[in-house]
Amino acid sequence: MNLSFDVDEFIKEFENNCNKVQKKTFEKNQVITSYIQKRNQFCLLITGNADLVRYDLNGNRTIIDHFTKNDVFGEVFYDVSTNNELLVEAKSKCEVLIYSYLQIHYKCKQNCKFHQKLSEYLPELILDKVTSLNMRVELLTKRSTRDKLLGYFNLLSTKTLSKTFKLPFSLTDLADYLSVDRSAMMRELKLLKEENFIKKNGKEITLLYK
Amino acid sequence: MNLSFDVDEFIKEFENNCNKVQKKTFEKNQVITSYIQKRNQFCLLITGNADLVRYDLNGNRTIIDHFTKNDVFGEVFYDVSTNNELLVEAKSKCEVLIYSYLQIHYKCKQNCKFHQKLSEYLPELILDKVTSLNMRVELLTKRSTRDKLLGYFNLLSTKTLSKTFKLPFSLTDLADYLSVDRSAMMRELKLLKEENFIKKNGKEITLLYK
DNA sequence: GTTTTTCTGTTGCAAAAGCAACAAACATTT
DNA sequence: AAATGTTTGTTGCTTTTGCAACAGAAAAAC
Repeated sequence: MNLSFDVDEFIKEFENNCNKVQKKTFEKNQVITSYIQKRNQFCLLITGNADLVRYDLNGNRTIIDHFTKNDVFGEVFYDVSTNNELLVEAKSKCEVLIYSYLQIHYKCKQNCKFHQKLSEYLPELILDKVTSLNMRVELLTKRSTRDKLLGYFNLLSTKTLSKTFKLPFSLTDLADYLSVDRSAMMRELKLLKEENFIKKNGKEITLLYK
Repeated sequence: MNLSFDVDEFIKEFENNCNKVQKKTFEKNQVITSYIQKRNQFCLLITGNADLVRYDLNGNRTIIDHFTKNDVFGEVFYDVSTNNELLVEAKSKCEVLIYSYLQIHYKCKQNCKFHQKLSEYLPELILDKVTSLNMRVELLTKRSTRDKLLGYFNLLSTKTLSKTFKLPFSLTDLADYLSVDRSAMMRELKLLKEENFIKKNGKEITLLYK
């Protein structure tokens, strides 16, 4: 996340009460929204973190996306014509702004500042999403569990500018995120430790190479 | 691709010669661009089709993305801090508009219509990209080669509103796109045929289920 | 229209990943 | 502080995937 504007300032504008936008609060494990065709909902996560998950027919859960502060989500970003149900689940207490994408460029009666800024910042917010999705594809196209893990670790290391960092996921969730079997991933983590590629202490990882 | 505006009309405006934009032509197999950090190039494919590919250290090629008419690409969409080289390769003769994303909102001296429209249509073009990327993630997170194939076929079937459709890729490229081994994919295709899930005639596939 | 290159289809074998199951460590709830 | 639920770590076994290699078909280049 490297936005050019101050999102907190931006959110504050909302206090002027734009009538096209709803602000809602969700508790951990609550479903924030499920994707429904043609509704064109558009959401901005203000605080907390949440996952976009899919449960397929075999009961496999996949974390399609992981959202944190300032992330945008909603069915505008998705072609919901696929079979499987998509849910956004709160992983902690979350505050969310919700509005309809179709209305985004209509000015509200009050011609409120918030709404104005929203239009202005929108491209940047969406571009940011594209970047993170591309990153995700980059990871998912790696051929082996090992490469996925190392790719993900590199990413976190680059992000934090440090060889030591904390996983933002539980290991169970990380497996779902990388779309690999958890036990296979644990096995690989063990090998990476044994071969001195990484050091691991709970969720703290240290890269030992390069 | 379900854009609300007529892209061809839009491109025609370019004839007025916006001085911030370059139009270039590439022959099949030429490299259209390689992603370079901080350049913020932004491209629009007018005709032809091209792939965004990554070659990793083991020589594996992955098709990260596949572009056709009206698709946008370039390093604006990518955090180019990863190790591997990213190239956009023309798969057929291609016409491409190239400009810098940083300049996109600056009006050119002539205040040209093209540039104006570009700003206007940009969010939609990018949103379209998000949708297709999400689709890609959806496919890549499928657990098995079989599920990836069926997922992709479903997609094409939905797109064409028909149970019979033609693959837009060679099978070799399809394997790279789904990020699986080609021979393993061929094996799976054979099984799908034998188990009467699909009929296959060259690149023409017919779904036999549902 | 012949040559060269790329693509398709196949296979045996090796390696990797998935599945199932369980115990121990941690968290959360009551 | 007990009880319940969740996450971590591990392993044996099975299935799937990847690798390497090759021949024939198709497409592209000359």
